[in-house]
Amino acid sequence: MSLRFALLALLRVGPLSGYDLQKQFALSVGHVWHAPDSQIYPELRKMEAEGLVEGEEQARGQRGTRRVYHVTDAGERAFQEWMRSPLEYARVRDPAHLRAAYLEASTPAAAREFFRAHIAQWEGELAQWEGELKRIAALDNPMLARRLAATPPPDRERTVAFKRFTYEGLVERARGEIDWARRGLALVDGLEAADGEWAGSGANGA
Amino acid sequence: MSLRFALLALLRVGPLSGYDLQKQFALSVGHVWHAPDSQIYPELRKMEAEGLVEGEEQARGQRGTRRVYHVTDAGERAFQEWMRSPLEYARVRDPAHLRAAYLEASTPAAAREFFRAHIAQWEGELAQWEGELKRIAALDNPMLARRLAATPPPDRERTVAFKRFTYEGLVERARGEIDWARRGLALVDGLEAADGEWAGSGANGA
DNA sequence: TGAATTTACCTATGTCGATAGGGAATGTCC
DNA sequence: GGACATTCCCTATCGACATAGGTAAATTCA
Repeated sequence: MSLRFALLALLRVGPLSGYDLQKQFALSVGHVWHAPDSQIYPELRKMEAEGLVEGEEQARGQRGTRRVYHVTDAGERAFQEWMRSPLEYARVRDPAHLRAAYLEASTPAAAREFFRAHIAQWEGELAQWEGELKRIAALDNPMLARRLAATPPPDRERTVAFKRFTYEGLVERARGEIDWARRGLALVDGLEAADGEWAGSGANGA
Repeated sequence: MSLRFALLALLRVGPLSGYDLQKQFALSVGHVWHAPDSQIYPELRKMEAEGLVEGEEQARGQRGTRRVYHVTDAGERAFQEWMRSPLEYARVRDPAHLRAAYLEASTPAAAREFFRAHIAQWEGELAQWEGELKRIAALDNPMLARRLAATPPPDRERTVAFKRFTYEGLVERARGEIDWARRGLALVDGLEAADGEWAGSGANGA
């Protein structure tokens, strides 16, 4: 359900072809709401059928076409209503915490590998979000620039502020996960120092 | 796919009926991997068909029955293999950050309500996980006690340590979300102080 | 003893999402 | 001009999940 609002968020700035929309999606809104193109196109068609967006065929080259979508009044109202509605929280399904809770069933080596991989995963995320923050600070992000160009000057600071705030949140999240996994590595060290290498296979321990 | 490993994690401790399993699931593993009973029962049947668990019908009262499941050797091997395999990270779909990125389209009042609701949501989670940590410290959690009873003494500290560590991670996560939302409230205050009340309806600002 | 609750388990329906493709037209480069 | 890349868009298949129920038997409680 939230995919449509993610798409509306991006389309409100101005009309875009399906392809440009999904390209820009991946580089902006897609950082907080992932969707592959195979999901975006059918969703756009659905939204069109429901009157939230309108698509117009445009010529491309001699015989090609593309479809350019814009948000309708109904679409704008739906977006505003969503912004005011209570958020729907997904139920937790956290593979890392699931595994961490049962690491006594593993070995120190496998546990360390798990934490190292977790750190690597979230260091990748951290680097990405820090890069985005730099681009925001430099106003060097094409999607944000496009958005600011379509925004009256009094609103620009606010637009930038909320975008910045969001990425700061992603940075903090990534840092939290890295810290947690580092503490996990320390825990494995401590347990191994106390007990020696353990092998957790078998339901009742080694 | 991870539901089966969550179920195996719990079942490795000892055989359980389907009903007891889903009850205990909700109070333990379900904190990191949610699944309703309507999902658990079919999954157990599937796992049985694949040889990961075995179920035995037992009499219950005069005419009733229940099915008690235990992990097979193949199931144990599958669990161990999963513990060693690279974790599969779900793609991000974060409704709160999605909305936060576009709060300039909202009003200060609605933005504050959003952050307050977010704080309330995560304060609920925080209270729950802190409660679990207290129960772990007091060894007052029936599932953990059952698990420790089935665990050789040298392994008990380790079992408790990883469980504690996992809930500490959940606590930190909750705190991070609350802090973020508090900073969001401060941001709204600051923007309102600078610009006065804004109304973000309309794609190009008020 | 009968009503209410719990134990025990299940199905149906639909949505959302993953993944592995695919085709056609246009544009770029050697 | 042909090979390759990009633009533009799409489908099929399947698994995971949400939700709204449902039935039957046993147990509990007033």
